[in-house]
Amino acid sequence: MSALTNAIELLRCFSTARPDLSFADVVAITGKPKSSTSRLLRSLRDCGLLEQDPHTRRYRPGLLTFELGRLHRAHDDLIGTAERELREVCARTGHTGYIAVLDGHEQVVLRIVPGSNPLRVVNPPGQRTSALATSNGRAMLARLSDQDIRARVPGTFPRLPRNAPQNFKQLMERLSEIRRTGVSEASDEAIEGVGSQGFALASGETGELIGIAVSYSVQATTAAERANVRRELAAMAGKLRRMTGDPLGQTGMPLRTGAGAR
Amino acid sequence: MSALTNAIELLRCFSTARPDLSFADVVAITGKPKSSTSRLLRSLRDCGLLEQDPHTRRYRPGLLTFELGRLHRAHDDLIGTAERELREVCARTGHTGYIAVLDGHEQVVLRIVPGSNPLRVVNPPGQRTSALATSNGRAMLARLSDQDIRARVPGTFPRLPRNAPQNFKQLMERLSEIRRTGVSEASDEAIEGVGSQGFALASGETGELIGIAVSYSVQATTAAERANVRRELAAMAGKLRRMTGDPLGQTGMPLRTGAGAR
DNA sequence: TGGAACGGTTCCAAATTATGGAACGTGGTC
DNA sequence: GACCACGTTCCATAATTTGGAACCGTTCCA
Repeated sequence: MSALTNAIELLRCFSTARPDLSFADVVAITGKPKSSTSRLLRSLRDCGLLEQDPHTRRYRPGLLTFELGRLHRAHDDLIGTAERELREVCARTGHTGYIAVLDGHEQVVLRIVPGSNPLRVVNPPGQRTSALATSNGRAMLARLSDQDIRARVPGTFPRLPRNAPQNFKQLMERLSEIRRTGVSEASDEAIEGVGSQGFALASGETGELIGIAVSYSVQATTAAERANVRRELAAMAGKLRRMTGDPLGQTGMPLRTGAGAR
Repeated sequence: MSALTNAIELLRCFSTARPDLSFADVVAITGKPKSSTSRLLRSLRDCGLLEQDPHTRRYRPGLLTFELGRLHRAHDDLIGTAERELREVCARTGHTGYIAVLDGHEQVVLRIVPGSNPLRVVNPPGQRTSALATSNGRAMLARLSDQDIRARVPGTFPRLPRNAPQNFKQLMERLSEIRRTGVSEASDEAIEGVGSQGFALASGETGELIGIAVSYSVQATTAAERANVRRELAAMAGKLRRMTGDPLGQTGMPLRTGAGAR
C-alpha cells in the first residue's frame, strides 16, 4: 500500500456528514496506527490538501482541494450542455434538477438546478449517495454490463430505504425494466417523500456517463404532473442524445413518450 | 522529497489557465523523469485525484478533488458572515465583490458576488493571482509582520503590471500606507481598466485572515462613486470586525471614513 | 494530590516503496 | 522504412514509509 493510497484513504474520511475531523476521529475511522496517521495528517496539511483549525486543531479539506475542485471538468461540454437543457425543463416544470456521475456503486452530485416549487435541497453538489436508490443512479447502472454492475455492488448488499431494492436480484429487476422501457423512476427511496425520474446520458466521443434527474414532492404532485415530467425528460433525453452522439440515441431505443406508462 | 510532495507538485501544475494536461505537458512543466511521472500520474488517476480523458488521454482534476473542494470551509463562519455583508454592499453599489485568502505571496478567490453593473467577471472562485497587485491582497499582507512578508515574497520580485509595485521597497511603501490609513486601493493593476478597494478581516478566535474587495471599471466610475465605495467598505469593515472579534476592530484603529482621502 | 485516561508526537530499526536511466512499444509522418 | 513524439515497463539502488513503544502535556476524577 503506497503512501499515496494511505493519503487518499485519509482524505476519503471527510464527507458532507463529517466535513472536519480531529486526529482521534481519523484514527478511529481508518484504524491505522497513531504514528502513521499523525505524520500523514501533518504532511497533508503542509502541502495544502488539508487545513488545520488553529484553535480546535481539527482538520478539514484545504485550499488546494478547493482550487482543484474548481477545475474539475470546468471545460466539460457534456455536463454543460446537459445543464443548459435541464435548466429549461426545471424552469418549465418548477421542479428541481440534478446531474450526477457514477463512482462505484455510489453517485456524486455535480450540479443542481433549484426549482421554483418549494422543495428543500438536501443534496448539494459534492453530495455522495448510493446510486442504487436514485432514478438517475439506476439509469446509469442500467447502461453498464451485468458483470460491471456485479463488480460495482459490494459483496454484502448495502442497507437501503424501504422502497429501494433490497438485494441484488431486485436491483437487476429494476435495471432490466429501465433497459426495457427507457424510464427510470424512484419514489420515497433515498429521501422520504421525494420522487424523481431520470435518465443516463453517455458522450459518443468519450463514453463518459452522467445521470440526469428531476425530483419533486410525491404528495404534492399529481399523476398527470408526473406524466408531464416523463414527457419533458423524454424530449430532453432525445435532444441531448442527438447533441452529444450518445450511442443509445442512434440504436433507435427511444424513451417511452406517451402518458400510458406506469 | 516524499511521494506525497511529488504528487502535490504534480497536482499544482493544473490551473485555470491549464485545466487539463497531457503526460508530456506534465513532464515539461515539472522537469521530472518520465518514468516517475508516468507512474505517479497513474496512481493519482487510480485514486480519483485525477481523471483521464479516455479519448485524448489528457489528465484533469478528478472527482475526489471536486468532492473535497465542496467540503472546503463549508462550515466556515467567517467567510459566510463576510459574504452576507458583501452581498448587501454589492447590491447597493452595483459593483462586484470578492473574498480571497492568502497563500504565500498569492491569493485565491473564494467567493465572488457579481454586481449589477456590467463588468466581466475575470476572476472566478479558485482563481489564483498575485496578492501583491490587488487591493485586498495587499490589505492582507499589511496585517502581517514585515519578516513574514519578506518570507512570503520570492527572492526575485515577481514581474507585475505597470501600476503595481515593481520591487520590494515599493511594496512595503504601499503596505505602510495601508497600515497608516486603513485604506487599500488598486487601479489598473492586475486587470486593465479595473480598480478596486479592499480590506482584510481576521477572526478573533482563529486568527484566520481573509481579504474583501469591491471592484469596478475605472473609466466608468467617478471620484464621488469611489468615495462612496470607500464609505461602504469602511462601514462593512467596522461591522464585520465587531462581529468576528477582529483584533484590529478593538485596538481602535479605524478605517478613514470621511470622503476627504486621496 | 495522585493517577489514570485521553490526545497527540517523536524515535528507530526493519521493510516496503520510490527512483530514474535505459530499453522498449506504438502510432503518426515525411 | 526511418524518424520522432509520446508513453510505458524494467530493475538494481536509494530513500522513504512503517508501526510499536516510549514520551509529553491536559483533563478528568477520586
